[in-house]
Amino acid sequence: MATGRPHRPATRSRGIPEATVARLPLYLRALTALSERSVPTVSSEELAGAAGVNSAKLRKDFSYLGSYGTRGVGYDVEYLVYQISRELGLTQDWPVVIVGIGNLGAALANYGGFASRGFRVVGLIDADPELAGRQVAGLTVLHSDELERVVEENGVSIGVIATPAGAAQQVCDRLVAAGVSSILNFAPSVLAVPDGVDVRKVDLSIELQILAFHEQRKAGENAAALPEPENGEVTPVEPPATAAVTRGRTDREGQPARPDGGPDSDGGTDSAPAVMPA
Amino acid sequence: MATGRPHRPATRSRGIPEATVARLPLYLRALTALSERSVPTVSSEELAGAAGVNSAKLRKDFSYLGSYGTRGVGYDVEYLVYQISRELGLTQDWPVVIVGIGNLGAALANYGGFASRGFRVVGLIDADPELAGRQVAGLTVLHSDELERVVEENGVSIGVIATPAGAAQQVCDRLVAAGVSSILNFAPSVLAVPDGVDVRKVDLSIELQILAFHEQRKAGENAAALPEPENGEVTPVEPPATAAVTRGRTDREGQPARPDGGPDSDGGTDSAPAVMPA
DNA sequence: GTATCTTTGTGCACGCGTTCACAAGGGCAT
DNA sequence: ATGCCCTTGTGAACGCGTGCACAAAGATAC
Repeated sequence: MATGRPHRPATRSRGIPEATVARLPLYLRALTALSERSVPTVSSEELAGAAGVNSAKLRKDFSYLGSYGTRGVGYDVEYLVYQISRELGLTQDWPVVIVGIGNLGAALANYGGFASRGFRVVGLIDADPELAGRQVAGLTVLHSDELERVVEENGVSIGVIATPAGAAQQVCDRLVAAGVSSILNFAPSVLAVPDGVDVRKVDLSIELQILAFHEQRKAGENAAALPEPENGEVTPVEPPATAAVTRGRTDREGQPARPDGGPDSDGGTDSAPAVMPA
Repeated sequence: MATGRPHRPATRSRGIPEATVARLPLYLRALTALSERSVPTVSSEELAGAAGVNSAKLRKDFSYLGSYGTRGVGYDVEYLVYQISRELGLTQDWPVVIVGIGNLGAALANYGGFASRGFRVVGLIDADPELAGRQVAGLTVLHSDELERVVEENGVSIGVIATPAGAAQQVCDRLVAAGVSSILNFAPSVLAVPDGVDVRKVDLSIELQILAFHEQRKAGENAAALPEPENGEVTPVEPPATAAVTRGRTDREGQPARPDGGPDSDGGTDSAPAVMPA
C-alpha cells in the first residue's frame, strides 16, 4: 500500500474516520461491478466479500455516511454508488497534472482508472526539453516552464509527482505555490509541505521491502524456533541455509562492527553477514 | 499509502509491530543518504526530521530492534543501516518476477529502486505473444506459458502483478501454485490467496480518490460551516459554487432517487446532483 | 393484523499504535 | 574522579480502529 501519512488532527468536522475513507473506494469499485451486472440490491455480507473486508466493518463504515440500507433486504446498489461517489467528491471533475513523464509518468498518463472516476489529466509536464512537444496518451508534453500556467488555467488542485527523487521537492514547492493542495507522490523522497496541503505517497521500493520482511520471517519459521534471548542482546532470526537453498537465495558478505567497544550483539549468533544496499 | 492489508494475526514471534516495519524502509533511506554524505552519527531528532516522523516514534521503533543507540550521542549511521537492512531481509538476494508488461510493468522493470536493495528482476512475463521476445530493461519478455518455469528455476518468492484487473486473480493463482508467497498487486482487484501468502496492494485510483475526499472537505471548509443536523438525515457538505468557480471545477448531472419510498435524505439540501462513474 | 424471518445499525470491549514525559545512561569538561 | 549535560530507551496514558453480538426494524407469509 502506499504509505499513509496523517497531517491534520485526523478526520474532523463530519468525522468520517480516515480508515473508513480509505475503504470507500474499495466498496465503490465492488458496487460499480454489481451495477454493471444490473444487480439491484446487495447485503453487507455479499458486498464485504467482494471488497475483501469484514461485514461488520462494512456496516460500521456505511453507518458513518448515514442509514442507507434496508433491514432485512440490504443496500440498493445504485443509490449506494451515488452516495459514496458524492462523499468521496467524485461527482465533481478533478483536473490533474502529472509532472515527470518518464516510464512511470507515461504509465500513469495512460492509466484508464483516472478518467473513469472524475479525474481528468489536463497536463503532462517534464523538465527535459527533448520530451516537450511529444504526444503521450493523447496529450502534448509541456516543459516545466509551463507548470504554473497549466495549474492556474485549469484550476488544478491535485498534482502527481513522478520525477526522480532529486527533483521532487522543488516540483512540489512549485505546485503548491501555483495552487495545488493535494499531491500524490511517487518519488522516493519525503516532501515538506505547508499546512493545508495533503500528500499521499506511493513507494514501490518500500512495499517490496515490507514484503521481504515478512518473507524472511516465513522462511525463519520453517526452521527450528529459536528460544528468545533476554536483555536486548537480540538473536537475529536468520533464514537457515536450507531455506536459502530451497528458494535459491544467496546471502552477501561484509558486516559493520558495533561502533563503540561495547558488546557486539551479533557476536557468535549471527552467522549470516551482509552489506548495506547502495 | 498503499493500502495495507493484514492477513496474519499481526506481527508475531519477535513481535515487531507492523506499523514499525512499514517505517523501517523510510529510516533506511534517510540513513543511506547520511551514509553517502559520510555522516558518522545521527540523533533521533535529526533522523526523524529526515524521515518525516516524530522522534519519539522513531526511538520506540528502534527499541523493538534492540538498543543500537548511544545515550548523549545518537545512532551510528553505518551500524544502523546494517541492522535495519538485516531486519528487513535486505541482506539477502530476492529474485522477483513481474507479470504484465504494459506501461506500468515496463516502468517497474526500469525502476532503479528495485535492484539497489537486494531485489533482482529475473523475469518479465506477459500474456501477449506480440510482446514475447521483446527486450525491456535489458531482459527478454517471456510468454505466460513460461511463468511456472521462471519461478521455479529462480526460486522466486516475490511476484509483482501489473496486469489488467481481469487477469490478476488467475495470474495470482498461478504464481502461488508455482511457489510465490509474497505478491505486490498493482491491478485494481481484490486478490484471494491461501493462508501464508502475503499480498500488498498499490492502487493509484484509490489514492486519488482519498485525495479527492480531503480536497472536497477543504473546499467545504472555506464556506460557512453548516450546523450539523441530527438523526442520520445527513446534510452533505457540498463545495459551494464559489469554490467551484475559484478552482474551475464543474459538477455533473443526474442523481438516483432513494430506492424505497422513504424520506429522501437529500431533499432540499443537496443541490449538486451527480452521476456515478463508469 | 400478526408472527416470523432476515439483515441492518450500533453499544461495548479489546488491542494496537502514538505520544508524553522522565529516568537511566554515557560522554565530556574540569 | 566528579559532576554536568545531552540523548536514548521506555512506562504509562490516551485515542483510534476492529470485531462481537444483539437489539431494532423492515419485509414477507399467512
